[in-house]
Amino acid sequence: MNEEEPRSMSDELMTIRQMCDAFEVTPRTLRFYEARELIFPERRGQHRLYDRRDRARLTLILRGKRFGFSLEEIRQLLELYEPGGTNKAQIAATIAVGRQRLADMERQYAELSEAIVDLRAQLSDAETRLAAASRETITG
Amino acid sequence: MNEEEPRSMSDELMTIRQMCDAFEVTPRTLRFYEARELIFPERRGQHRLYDRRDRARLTLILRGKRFGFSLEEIRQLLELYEPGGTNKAQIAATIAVGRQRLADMERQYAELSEAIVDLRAQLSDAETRLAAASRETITG
DNA sequence: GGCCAAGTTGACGCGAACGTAAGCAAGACG
DNA sequence: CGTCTTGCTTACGTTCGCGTCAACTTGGCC
Repeated sequence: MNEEEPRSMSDELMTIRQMCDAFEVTPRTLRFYEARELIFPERRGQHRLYDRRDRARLTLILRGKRFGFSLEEIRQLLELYEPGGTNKAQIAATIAVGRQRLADMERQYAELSEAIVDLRAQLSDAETRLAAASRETITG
Repeated sequence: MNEEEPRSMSDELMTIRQMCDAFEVTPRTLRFYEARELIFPERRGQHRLYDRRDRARLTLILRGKRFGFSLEEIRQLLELYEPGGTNKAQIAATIAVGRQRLADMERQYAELSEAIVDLRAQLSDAETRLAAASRETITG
């Protein structure tokens, strides 16, 4: 019997395979992130089961990676996205990490803006050269 | 005799050491980039000498790295920044690569913008929690 | 000539982030 | 019952971007 549990559909638990399909990662990757303590799926018996929280974290992990952060940097940042501890010192530390990442990202944002302008200019030049080369081919 | 060549000062040739100091990289890094054909310093006898062109390329290399591009991707992109070949097909290919990188960067730019907004919100929440925790410490 | 500093070429090593492969368990199915 | 699929663990392999080390040459200086 293939139980098509109606439940909340987009909510609740997913198997590792469903996760891999949804996020375009391999099982190896998910287990690796778990070993590095970036996600904490339940264990129904032997198998892993991923809930909404795990999916949210994975989304943030993949995003962080695209910005060039290491898994360790991402792990620290993830604490900011969880209620986590009510400990004062720990909250403060997490905030400090978050501010650092924010500063990194803002710098990257500004630099990216510049680089895009540069690249557009170079592309425009190259397109001009291409047009010139084409004219020479035609008329020459 | 230590020739303090007046020349153009900011112009012309630099040794590998001067390059390392200027760009905060190691000699190993510069030789590695050369082996990967990202820069092409002259060889005065045995030693390498880097000119303005090499410095410009190195600047672009380091920038590209910060955006998460591989050295190979950067190498291809660098062709766009050089007059290079007058060959029509090659110019077109270089433009295609450039457009791809530009698209990557524009996507990254947009996503970074989102991520910054998210992160700011999380930081703000955490700061609120910290303030609450502080009040409890004081009054409780 | 002797020596040091700077530079060069291999060659091997390393950490991050997985890939890959081997071997085992456990439920589903005919 | 056997087999298939899914997933698990363990462990070794791989790529990228360099670091590190050894051994050699070269030029300057006394």
